[in-house]
Amino acid sequence: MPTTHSAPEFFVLQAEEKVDHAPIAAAPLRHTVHVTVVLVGPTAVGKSSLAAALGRRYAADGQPAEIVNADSMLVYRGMDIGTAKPSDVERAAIRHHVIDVLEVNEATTVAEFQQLARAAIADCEARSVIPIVVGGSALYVRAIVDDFRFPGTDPAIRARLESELSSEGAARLYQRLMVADPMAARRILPGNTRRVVRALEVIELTGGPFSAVLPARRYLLQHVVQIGLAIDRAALDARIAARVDAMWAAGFVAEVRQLAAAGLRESLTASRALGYRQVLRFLDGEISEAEARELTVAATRKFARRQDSWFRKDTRISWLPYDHPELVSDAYALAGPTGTGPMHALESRSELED
RNA sequence: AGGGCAAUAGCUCAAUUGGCAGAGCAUCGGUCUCCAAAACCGAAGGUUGGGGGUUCAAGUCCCUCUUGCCCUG
Repeated sequence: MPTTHSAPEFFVLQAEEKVDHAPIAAAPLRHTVHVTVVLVGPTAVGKSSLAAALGRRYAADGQPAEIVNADSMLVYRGMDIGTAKPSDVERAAIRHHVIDVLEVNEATTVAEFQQLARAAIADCEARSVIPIVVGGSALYVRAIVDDFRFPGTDPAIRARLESELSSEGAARLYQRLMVADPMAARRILPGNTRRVVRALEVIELTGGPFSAVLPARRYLLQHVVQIGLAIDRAALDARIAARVDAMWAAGFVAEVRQLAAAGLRESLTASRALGYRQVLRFLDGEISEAEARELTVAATRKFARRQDSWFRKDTRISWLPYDHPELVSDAYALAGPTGTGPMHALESRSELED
């Protein structure tokens, strides 16, 4: 009986593009250079607990470290259970930045987030504290460490484009983009109205073309060390299922009900968070609670796959097996002041397929 | 035991009077410069429960077997 996910190529690196890998300083880092440690990987792989352990390890060496959240949903106050937000105890042990900064009825953007995170990193550096950036969204992480410049936004223009989208239809809007910026139009699919609207907004706002291409994978910040937690799919799927079970057991539905009363539905971003969106549908009588739960698991799995398609392409990331007994030491070896390098880093992610 | 209904992709179901077996979800892959836990695109997947028959042609009609559900005893 063939298993559904043997996926042998899944973890194979596609290492074609040139990347610029900041060398790790051989001398002790403290008081010499500013290192930014970045922990990435799919949801539920254990990034937060590694971050906490790494923080303790630094502290044991007399080097203070703090955590900078790079997760889009941890910024919301009250969204705790469904986001697996670090607990009060964990947050008392090590300072967390860019967490609990918004109400659930507010919306965020990558650009705002970028500013908050970079400010937090600068603040850490000013105090000789090592920032440990923890995030599952590659766009958010890249917006922090790479040279991303967002061309701004204008609510009025955006609102008008949105209404034109509904009145004129997606095809008309896309035709306008083809005329205004053929290059961008070629890189954006007509059905993706979100990107079409944004492109038209930027063109109108700046008078220039819309760059529909991601910038190069080149660090803007100095001395970035990116560590990825590698996991095979079967194990990840099991962890996701277990996490959703734990969420429900911890009173997730009650949390969403409470947040719904506080205006969760009003936030374009928060209302679409994994799990929250599905439970809102349940509360609206659209689906059963059991369905909401199943859909949450499915959506989370899908999300993890999308996360992976970003990270697997970034050859600057050093991958460590998520369940290795020496994980913390290995991460510390990669990121810590000794600069000795990892003991058990994977040569490539295909090693997971033993 | 007799009668009725059903069986189609991993799952839930479509398929005019017999005329090239489809969809949603799941799976796999891809895109991504201010909603990104978002939005979008593509691919693979079937001996239509088994066997026989009628027909130029059967998921569809006939016979039979298997399995499941319902009704009657």
